[in-house]
Amino acid sequence: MVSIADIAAAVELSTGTVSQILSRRDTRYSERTRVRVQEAAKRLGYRPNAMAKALECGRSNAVGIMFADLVGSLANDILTSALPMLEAAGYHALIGVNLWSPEREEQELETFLERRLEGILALPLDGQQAHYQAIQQAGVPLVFMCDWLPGIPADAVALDGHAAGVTLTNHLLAQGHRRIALISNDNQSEQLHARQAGYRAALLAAGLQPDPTLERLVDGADPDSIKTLILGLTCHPRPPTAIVFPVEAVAWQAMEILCDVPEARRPVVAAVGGLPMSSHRLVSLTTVNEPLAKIGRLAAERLLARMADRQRAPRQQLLRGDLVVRASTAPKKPLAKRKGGAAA
Amino acid sequence: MVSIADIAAAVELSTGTVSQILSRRDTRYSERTRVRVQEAAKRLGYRPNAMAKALECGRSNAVGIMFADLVGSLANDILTSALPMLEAAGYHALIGVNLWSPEREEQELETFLERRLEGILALPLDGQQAHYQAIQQAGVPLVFMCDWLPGIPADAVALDGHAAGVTLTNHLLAQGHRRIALISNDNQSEQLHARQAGYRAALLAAGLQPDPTLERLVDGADPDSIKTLILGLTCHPRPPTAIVFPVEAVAWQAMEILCDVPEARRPVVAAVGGLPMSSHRLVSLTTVNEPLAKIGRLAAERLLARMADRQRAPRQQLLRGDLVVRASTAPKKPLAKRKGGAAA
DNA sequence: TTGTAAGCGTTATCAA
DNA sequence: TTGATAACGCTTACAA
Repeated sequence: MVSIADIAAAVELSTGTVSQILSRRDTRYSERTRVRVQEAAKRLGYRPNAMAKALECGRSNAVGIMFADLVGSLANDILTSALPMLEAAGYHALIGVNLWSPEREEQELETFLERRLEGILALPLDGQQAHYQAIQQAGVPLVFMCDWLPGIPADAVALDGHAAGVTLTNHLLAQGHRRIALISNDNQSEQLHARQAGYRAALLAAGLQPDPTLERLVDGADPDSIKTLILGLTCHPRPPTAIVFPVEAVAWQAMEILCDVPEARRPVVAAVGGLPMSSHRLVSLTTVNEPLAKIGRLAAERLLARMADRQRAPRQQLLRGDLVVRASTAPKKPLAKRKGGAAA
Repeated sequence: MVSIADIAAAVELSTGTVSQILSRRDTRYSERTRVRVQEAAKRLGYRPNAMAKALECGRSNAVGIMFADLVGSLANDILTSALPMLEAAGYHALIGVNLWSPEREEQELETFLERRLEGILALPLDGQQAHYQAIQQAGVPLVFMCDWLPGIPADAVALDGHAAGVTLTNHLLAQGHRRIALISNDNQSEQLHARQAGYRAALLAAGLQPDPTLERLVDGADPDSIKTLILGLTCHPRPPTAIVFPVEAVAWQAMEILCDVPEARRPVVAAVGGLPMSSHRLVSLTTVNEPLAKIGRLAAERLLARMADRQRAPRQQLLRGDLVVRASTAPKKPLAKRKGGAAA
């Protein structure tokens, strides 16, 4: 690989001169020399060695962004808004994927540190505080997106999960539903807990006592778990007429299973999420949308702010998600005549 | 950030000694010294500087993987199989995303080069040969995934698009369809051309003359283009009874539009792809599945092989995709009584 | 068993 | 307007 020394040799100048001309737009060299150097660089296919530069300058000009997976459009939506901000500030972004493996998450974060990234945006795996403690101990600015870890004093930008749970549940209540179940997965994240808490709060606010038999978790290890759960609910002595799903993907699975349930006994469904599949006409799932583009943008801003001033007190920023009512909660046949109106 | 010199100072040894102990598992130091160094490293939170190491060793131990976007599960499926292979070989993978922007693609590849990545896996944007020419001029091993660029002599691992087009079309022919349309997007990629060519070949092989009025491209710039196209086809003097979609996402859009077409005049649809959404019961789109996991694995293997031996002649490896018949092509009411049987 | 010193590709400082 | 030289953090001969 051609180095600055090769160019220096080619044009018979010192490496210092070549470096100056190539990196900074310095006018203090003669036009002739500048052109000669530029041309030699182009001719030889010179490309600066990012590692040498970072080593010398003491900064990598890069930040890391960590995702659990790249399924759906979540990572894409976040990156689409975050990357331009980071780049405008002169940072390159390294994308890390942990594939839901805590070991992999730790390893990826470790390489972030070894590469001396100057800041990290992360969608954390629940329960892995130790990994992020290491980040903070290393003094690297950290901003959580979409979720956060209790006990880690980092900035966070996320959906207001509690409000989302409330909104979704209120929507169903407004449609006249009184037996509203909730099915989540066994992920212990703060964000999911908030969504679930919102569901309970809305029930209580409506004067309904949350029924623990209607609040269920799918067992991630058992692929049949969701089927068992759903069918179990439809056979419930007092079956639910609606189900809230804090996790959109679980709702999609449920909708498949509900195809086999007679319409009369089929609960309506609604979820927190907002990925494109839910808006597809054949799916038409009512959702409260996680504002991913906004999360990406704000998280990037926040990270840049923190890199500029490391003393700021970390702050959690919770964003409201919009309710999008779709066919999955459209009243097909009039339910019990209580509060007919369509919800906001 | 704590460096090897800090540790050396802390334990009152030379940096050379510390480096030896910390990097290679060298037994030639006294147990006592080794432990002291290890402990100091841990206590001080030492993390090797990846850039300094790479600089010194002359190799980055990293490869780059370039995607257009992170939508759907394509990138995830590929990474899930490719990452473990690359890591087993001692390489860290940097993920690049160009968000369908040629400028961004170029810039990302440029940073791959500046970071001295030792190999590159890429899902190339069509028409951007120049970017990849630069990679090859720089002598960096390159393997294309899912698609390839004409004129760039690189390895490639992809779906056999021609075979996929044939399979899909034959399936429809076997169901008795004779007027089979094709709707693709205006992407000029080799892979899409192959799929389209397969469609034509199958028609010809069945003794049917491809009808140019049934072969249409959606205009990516016009969001209504697909609707116009689909509705146009249903009003065709001799309307198609089936449509082949080389691009799965276009099929999904079409299915939404077809909801409004009376069932009698509604063509059946099938696509090349295989993302999870197509297998959802509410969508149930017949597909030929792109074997992404296999592509990721083989591409990683191929890249490693090429890094080991740069002289190998580049080779294109085309993989067969499995046909998965779903409701979208299930014969609802018996069509014209020609060749009833379900296809393989 | 440990220390010294050169060098990886850059940039920055200062002298020429 | 240019050229030395040191330094960034690390590895690796080689010397002690």
